[in-house]
Amino acid sequence: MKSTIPDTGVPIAPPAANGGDRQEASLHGEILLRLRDYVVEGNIPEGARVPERQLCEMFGISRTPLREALKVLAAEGLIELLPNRGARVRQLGQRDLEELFDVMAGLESLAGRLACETITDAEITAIEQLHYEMYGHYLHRDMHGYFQANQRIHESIVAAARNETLKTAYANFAGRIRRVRYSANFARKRQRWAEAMREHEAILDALRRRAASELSDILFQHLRNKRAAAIEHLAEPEENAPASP
Amino acid sequence: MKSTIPDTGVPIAPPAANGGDRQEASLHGEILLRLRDYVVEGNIPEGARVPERQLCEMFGISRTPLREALKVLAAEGLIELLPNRGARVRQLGQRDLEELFDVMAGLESLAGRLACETITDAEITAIEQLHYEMYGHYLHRDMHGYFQANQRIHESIVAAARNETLKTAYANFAGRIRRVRYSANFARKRQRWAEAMREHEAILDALRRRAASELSDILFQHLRNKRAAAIEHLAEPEENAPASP
DNA sequence: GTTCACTATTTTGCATTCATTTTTTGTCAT
DNA sequence: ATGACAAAAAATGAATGCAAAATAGTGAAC
Repeated sequence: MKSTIPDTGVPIAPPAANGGDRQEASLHGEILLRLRDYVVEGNIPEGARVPERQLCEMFGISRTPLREALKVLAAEGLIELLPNRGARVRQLGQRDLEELFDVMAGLESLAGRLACETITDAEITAIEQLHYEMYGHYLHRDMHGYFQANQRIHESIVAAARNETLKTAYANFAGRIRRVRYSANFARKRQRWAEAMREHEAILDALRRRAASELSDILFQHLRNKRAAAIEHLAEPEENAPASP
Repeated sequence: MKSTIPDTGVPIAPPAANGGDRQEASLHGEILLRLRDYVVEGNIPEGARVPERQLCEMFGISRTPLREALKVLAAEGLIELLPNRGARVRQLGQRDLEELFDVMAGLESLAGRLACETITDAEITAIEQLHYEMYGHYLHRDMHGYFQANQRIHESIVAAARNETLKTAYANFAGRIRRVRYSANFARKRQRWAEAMREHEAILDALRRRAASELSDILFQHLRNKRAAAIEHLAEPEENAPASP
């Protein structure tokens, strides 16, 4: 086994030739989007080198636009550049995750604060709707549905902040921990699940009252709890984990 | 007059061949640092095209590493890429500034919250020291000194948060509005100056008590007030501004 | 004198090429 | 077999080359 990328047998196989029907004017832009997804989706193992040549063949492009995309991804913190040694997928240690979760907490906290200033009743109703939907998934133990509804609620709050800069930054950080968030299916812990539901109710309550700083506190604490659950999960990786060394 | 870059007469004149004695392994990395400074310092007028060829000559490199740096700066939001038309320095409208200030407010608010968890008495003392220094500049009407002390205080709070990710993000956003911050020497308004001093005292007070959410609120409001002053200043640009149209 | 059309020049985006550095492979001695 | 060393292969980083697009320049028509 040589390649770090799973070889499908087909030499040239773009993972999403234009799946999301998003169209970028420049080749560089398109490659950036596709490569980011490719990395975020975990197609290259953590800490592994990013094989330029192989990716070029896969995308059917030359190295120039790919390398430009790599530089951007490095600036975003998704990969890291080693001098004369190419790029490797950034390995997130526990400390990195703690930091990232805290920054996310700060951004969501800010989003809530700003949302209180301009959110409409209709928007709140929409979020309530999502909340009930999420509650349904909770009752049915549908973790995937729960997760999605949960994510949409948080995205709605960010959207209600009406700050494109914030939205972009939020998306950026969310991308960095996306992989971990999925793997950290903390939902197995029923207690945390119920707790999260209660917290979400508090969020909605504060939002209805437009209590900016209160909502800010609640959101921060909510994310902090998520962080604790995710980190805790990381510590005891899997049920059937063999003793390491 | 053809060039958008002020021609010093000397054709090849690197602005900082290695001024900050920072050394990057890759040419790309060095160019990124130098070009970022070059743009942030306002050497290219807002909205003007970024002249690749000229910059290449100036830095004495080929277009490849320069273009890589341009892609990164675009991702950072400092410049924007036009399809088949190169890059231009991003023009910040009033709305952009409001958004940026709010995000900065959120990050500082977060920094304060986190700082309360781990800040040492010694660190608080150091910030108090800066505060007194700033107060001295205030009394002497030394705007430049005041500004610097002020900035160092905010940086100290961010540092006390012990979160490298936050620190990096903060520096990134700070860079985007750096130019505007300088030009917006709101300090001419004595009233705002005095107000800022009072706010800083409240910040120190909350910090001493490790009152996390209170400090978070104060910092947010403090930045909001700064934002108001900066925007207000933008509206009435200069004392001797000729009628525009 | 202004406006439009057409050509020439420049600029941009990407591919290709080249010099180094790193990594792998191969050989030989221990 | 194992390790050290040397050569070969591959990769990286940056420069150069080339086709397409955009801009500037020129002149004719109104």
